Amino acid sequence: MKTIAVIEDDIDIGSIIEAALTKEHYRVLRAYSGSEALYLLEKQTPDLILLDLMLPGLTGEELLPLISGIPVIVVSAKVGIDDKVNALMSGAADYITKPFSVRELVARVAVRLRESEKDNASPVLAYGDLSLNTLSHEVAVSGTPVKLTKTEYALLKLLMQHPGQALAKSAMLERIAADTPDCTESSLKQHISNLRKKLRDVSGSDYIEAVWGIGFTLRLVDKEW
Amino acid sequence: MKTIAVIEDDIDIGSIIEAALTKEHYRVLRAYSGSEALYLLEKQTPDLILLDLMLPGLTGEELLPLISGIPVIVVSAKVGIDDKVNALMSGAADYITKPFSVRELVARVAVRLRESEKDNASPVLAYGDLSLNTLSHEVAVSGTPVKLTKTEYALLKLLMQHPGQALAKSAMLERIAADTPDCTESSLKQHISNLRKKLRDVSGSDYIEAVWGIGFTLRLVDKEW
DNA sequence: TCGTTTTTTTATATCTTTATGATAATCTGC
DNA sequence: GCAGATTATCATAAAGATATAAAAAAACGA
Repeated sequence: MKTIAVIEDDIDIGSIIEAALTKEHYRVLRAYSGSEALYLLEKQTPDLILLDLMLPGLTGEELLPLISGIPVIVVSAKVGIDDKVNALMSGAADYITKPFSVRELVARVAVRLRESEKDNASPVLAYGDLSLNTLSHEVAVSGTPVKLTKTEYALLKLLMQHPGQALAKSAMLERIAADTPDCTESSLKQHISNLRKKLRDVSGSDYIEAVWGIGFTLRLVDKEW
Repeated sequence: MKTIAVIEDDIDIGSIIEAALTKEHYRVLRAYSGSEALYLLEKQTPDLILLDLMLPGLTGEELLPLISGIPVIVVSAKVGIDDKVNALMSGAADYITKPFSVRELVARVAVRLRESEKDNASPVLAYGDLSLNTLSHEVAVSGTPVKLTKTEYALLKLLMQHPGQALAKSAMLERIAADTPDCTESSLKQHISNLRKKLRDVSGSDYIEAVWGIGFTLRLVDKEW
């Protein structure tokens, strides 16, 4: 569950935002002034900050440079292009002008949260019991290492980068072409088969599912001994 | 060319808005009451809706939650902060209070239209209990997954992209030709039949309705056990 | 070069999907 | 209601995809 700090002196607007975010199952922290925000951020580390620029005491502009490591979305009534540029230059992740639509706000919050997750991207992809380390090229199923060939590794990595997404065979061929330039659709099937077998030998479950007429997808399926 | 629905009972105000939007080369649809609006939205899918809150019959407040997938700008004489909060919370994209300047209205319309174009990148189409994920190719009826063939999937996707709109058989054939080049009008009927059966088996309702002499349309119908 | 590993090709069994024709049900205009 | 046309469903055969195994070809390291 993600925590979002709402720094806004207008109680009405702050409440709108809080209600909307709560509805989306975020945890919301409120602060009504710059100094209060500073105090809050010493105690807590939210995943994202919504910051009004016009605050009593310490203003948002002054506060913004003090925040680091947490994405900040600036919410402001100021409309000048300069304000926007300044905010983004000072490290804001995004900028929303009042009046804003709640839906838009929620959408942007979701986007920025997702982005920040990716930034922290560790070199290891995980999906279900699968883990794949892009640095060491190690693959393991619930801890047990699995030896894969280069093509198998490329395929699994591609699938794990788009979990649950249906990947067309042609698209897969293109995207592993760097590793195996002369892999055809029929040999691809063979590799998928081999990959499946290796994973199945260790885990019992089938991870790679065929999407009829399209290609393949990575999906969690109940074990079916 | 974008279509905008103006839902406003005051004929003078509605005409002013229509004139301004027409001048900007939008296509304008008018409705003068909530129920009329509902009827209109069954037949047509505008790109944006301008909604007056004080309508005879079904009020704007009641209508607003029923609209989904189309940005709504609420136009109202009400000025209380609560009205604004309620409107935005119910999914309105923006809020304009009367009296408004025509220039401002046009500007906001343009902004929200631009936004909605970007937002519409959502990978999941929804209609009633139906949901279709264009990335994973998954289709579900109120959460229950349904397995569709490639052609069935293509057809349902097409219908869901134009909900409530009558699609000619010839038009449908053209637009799924990429997937199934040699599908004829008679086999199309077969696919529709199969698709209907699969959806009916899960939900009990019939989503796809025949439009006599034309083709088919997606429509919510009461279950009829 | 030899033996091993990996990749591609070939072959085959199985399953799914699609197209089609026949039949039943439904709709429209009269 | 009736006749003609349209639409819905069923059954089935043909076409198309997939999964696996086994063999041939290519790549690689010692």
